[in-house]
Amino acid sequence: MKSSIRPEPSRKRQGASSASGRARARVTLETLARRLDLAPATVSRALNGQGARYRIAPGTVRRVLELARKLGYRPNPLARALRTHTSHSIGLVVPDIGNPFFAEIASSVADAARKNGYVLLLGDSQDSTDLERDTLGTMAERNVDGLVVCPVGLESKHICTLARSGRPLVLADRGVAPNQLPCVTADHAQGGRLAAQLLARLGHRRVGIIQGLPGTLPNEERRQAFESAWKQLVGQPVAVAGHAFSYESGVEAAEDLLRRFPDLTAWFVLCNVSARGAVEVLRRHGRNIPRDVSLIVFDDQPFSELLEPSWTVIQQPVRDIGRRAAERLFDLLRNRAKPTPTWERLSVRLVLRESVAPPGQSRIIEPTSLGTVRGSKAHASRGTV
Amino acid sequence: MKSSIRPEPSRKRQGASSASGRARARVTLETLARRLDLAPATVSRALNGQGARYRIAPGTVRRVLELARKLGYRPNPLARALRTHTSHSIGLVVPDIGNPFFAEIASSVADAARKNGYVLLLGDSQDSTDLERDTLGTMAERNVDGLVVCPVGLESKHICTLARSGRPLVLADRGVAPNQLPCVTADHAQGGRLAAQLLARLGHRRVGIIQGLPGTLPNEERRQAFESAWKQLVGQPVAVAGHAFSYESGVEAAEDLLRRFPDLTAWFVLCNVSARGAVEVLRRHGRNIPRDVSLIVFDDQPFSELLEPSWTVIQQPVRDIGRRAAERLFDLLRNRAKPTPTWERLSVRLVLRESVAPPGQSRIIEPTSLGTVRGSKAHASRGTV
DNA sequence: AGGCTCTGCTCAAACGTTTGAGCATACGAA
DNA sequence: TTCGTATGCTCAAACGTTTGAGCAGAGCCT
Repeated sequence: MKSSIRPEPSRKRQGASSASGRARARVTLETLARRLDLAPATVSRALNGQGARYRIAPGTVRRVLELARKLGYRPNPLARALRTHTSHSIGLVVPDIGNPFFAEIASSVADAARKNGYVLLLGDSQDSTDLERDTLGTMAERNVDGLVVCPVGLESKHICTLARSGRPLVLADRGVAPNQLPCVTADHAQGGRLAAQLLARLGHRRVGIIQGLPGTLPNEERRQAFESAWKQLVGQPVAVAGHAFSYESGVEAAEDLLRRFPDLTAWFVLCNVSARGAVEVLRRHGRNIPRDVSLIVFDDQPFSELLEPSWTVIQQPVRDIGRRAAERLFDLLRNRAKPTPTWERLSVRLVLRESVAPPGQSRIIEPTSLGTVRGSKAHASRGTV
Repeated sequence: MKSSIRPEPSRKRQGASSASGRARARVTLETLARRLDLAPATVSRALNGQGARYRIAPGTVRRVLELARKLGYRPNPLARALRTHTSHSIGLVVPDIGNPFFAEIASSVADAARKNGYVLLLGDSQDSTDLERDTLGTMAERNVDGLVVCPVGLESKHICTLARSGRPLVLADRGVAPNQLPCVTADHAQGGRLAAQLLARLGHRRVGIIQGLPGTLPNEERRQAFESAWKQLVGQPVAVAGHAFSYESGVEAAEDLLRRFPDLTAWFVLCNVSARGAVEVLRRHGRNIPRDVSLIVFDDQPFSELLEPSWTVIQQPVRDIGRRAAERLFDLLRNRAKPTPTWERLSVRLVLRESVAPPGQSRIIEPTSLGTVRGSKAHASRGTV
C-alpha cells in the first residue's frame, strides 16, 4: 500500500459556493486524484487511454473512468490547450456572414466542426483585407488548430504567412494564391463557359457582364472564361461594368450598361446580390426580361426560382464547398493528408429558367441541351422565423 | 541595484525553429522580464495599467511598454483565460445559421464582438434542444464570458441553469422564459395584430394561418395576437396549419389549407421560408395571389419585394435585434447593468406590397393607413459571390 | 541610533492539464 | 542472498498568465 498522505494543495477556494450556497466545486483532475488516492498524472493517463503505454493497472483505469463518469468530469479545454498547444477549435473567416452564400458555407463548416468535436470561431472580414488580417491574427493567437478561410481575395501575403507558420489552412470559394494552399471552390470558369454557350446558342451577339469585385478569383475566372468562350463562339467584344459583390454595385453597373450599351440583349451577372440591383434597374426603366434583356446570374438562391421571371442561374454546390473544405481541414488536422496545394474545383450546373430567351423574344422555344438542368426545385431547406 | 541573477527557467524549448530555421520564439512575459531584468509579475502589472496601484516606477512602466511594442508582445489569451476565468470570448447559438434571418443576427453580433475585442464562438443547434444543450455546455466549458442565444424555444431548463450559474446570457428572437432572462425580440404580437387589421380592413372574413414551430414564443405570440385581433375585428375563427419553420412545413400546410378550407381568401404565413413553400403550392394549384388568396408573410427578406407579386410582409428589425442583444450582453459583461429580465420588444412594420388585396380582387384600391409602409426599398445590403 | 513609512519591486502560488523521468515494490532467476 | 526486471505508479516541470503577500532599501522623524 502506498502512503495516502497527500499534501493539500494549499487552500481550495470554494468558488461562489459560500454565497450561492450550492455552486458545486468544479471537478478537476485533482478532485478525481484525491478521491482515488492517485496522482493527477495517473488519472490523466487513464482518462486519455494511455493506460497501457504507461503501465497503469487495468483495474485502476476502470476505477478512474467510473468516478469520472460519476462526477461528470469534463477536462478543462483551456488548460489542455495551454499545455498542448492544441485547442480543439477551428476558425472560419468569411467576407460577410449575412450573405446567404457564406451563411450556407458557415452552416456546413459548423456542422463538420461539431461532428468532429471542435468548436467554431467565426470571423467576418466585411470584405476588408485589413479586418481579415486582424481576425486571422486573433484566431492564431487563440490557438485555433486550423482555419477555413473565404478570403477577401485581393491580397494573400498574410494568409500565406499564417499557413507557412504551420497552421492548417484551407481556402474556400475564393482562393488567393490557390497554387500554394489547399483550396476548394466552384468551377467558376466552367460557369462562365456555360453562360456563354447558352447565350450564344440562343443567338445573342451583343452581351454584357455585371461583375463583382475585380481582382478576386471568382470574378476573374467567371469573367475571363465567359469572354474567351464568347470570343470563340461569337467573336464579339463583351461589355463589362460593376465593381463589387454588392447590391449598390449591381444598380450602378446596370445603369451604366443601359447608358453606354443600350443595345445589349443579354447580361451575365456574376453575383446574386448585384443581380437584385440589376433587376430593379431594368424594371425601373421598363425593360422586360427576357424580351429586352436576357439575364443569367451566377449563384442560385432559394428565391431565384420564385421570381417572375425566374432566374436562369449558374448553380454552385455551396454546401459541398463548405463540407469539402472542412473535410480537408480535418484530414490535415488528423494528419491523414499532407497540405498539398490541391485546388478542388467543384462542378457547377446551369439551371435554365425563364430569364433567358432568344433576343427580342419572351421565352425559350428550343429546349436546349447544354448539360443544362431545366428549372428545378433546387432549394428546399430549413426555415426561418 | 538589484541582483540580476535570475534562474534560467529550465531549458527553453525552441519550438519548431530548429526544423524550419526561422520560426521566431514566442514572446511571453518571461521574455520581456528577462530582457528588462524584471520579474514577470512586474511586467504584467505594467502592461495592465496596474503600475500606479502596485507602485511600479513610471520609468519602468515606460520601458516595459516600449519593449513590448518593439517585440510585438501579445498576451496569450488562453493562459490569461485559465488564470482569470475570463476568456474575452462570447458565444452565439442559433437554430440555423444557414437561415438569412439568423445569418443577419450573427452578422450584427459578430460585429459587436469584434468592436469590443471579443472573439465569437458560433453554435448551430439545428432546431434541436439536445444539440442546443450540448452546444451551450461546450461553450460554458470553454469559459465564454457570455452568450447570446436564439433558443429553439421548446425547453428552457438548460438555459436557465446556465444563466443561474452566473454566466451573462441574453436571449434573442425567441425567448424561453423571457420573464427570467434578458431578452430581445421583435414585437411578434404587434405584427400579428397589424396583419389582422390589414386583412380585416380589406374585407376578408375567412382567413388562415400557416404557422411555424408550435410552442415557440414567436409562433405563439404571432398566432395568438392575430387570432385575438381577428376575433375582435371580424368575429370569425381562424384556420391553422403547419408544424415547423421550414419549407416543407410550408408546402404541407398550404396543401392542407387548400384541402380543408378551400374558401379562405387570405393566408398569414408566420415564416418566410414556409412562405416560399406556400407560394409554390398556390402556383401549382393555379391560384392567383392576391385575387384568389391574399398573402401576408412574417419577416421581410431582400427578395420579398422582387417577387411577382411582391410580398406584403411584417418586417422585423433584424439587425437591431442582434445589435441590442449584443449591447445588452456587453453591458452585463462590463457590469454596467444588472441582469434584469427585461424583455425588449422591438417594433415591427407592416410593409404593404402586391400580395394582398380585397377578396376576389387583383390589387389594393384604397391606400390604407394602418401604420403601414408602402412597399419600400428596405433591402440594399452587401453582396455575394 | 532606532524605528517608521514609503517606494519599488520580487516571490510563489494558482489556474488545470500533460508528460518525461524516475522511484518503490514485487517477483523470478542465478 | 542478491541482482535484474517488470509493474504501477509518483514527481515535478511546463504551458503563460495574474495576484496577494512580503521584502529590501531609502529617507525621515524622534
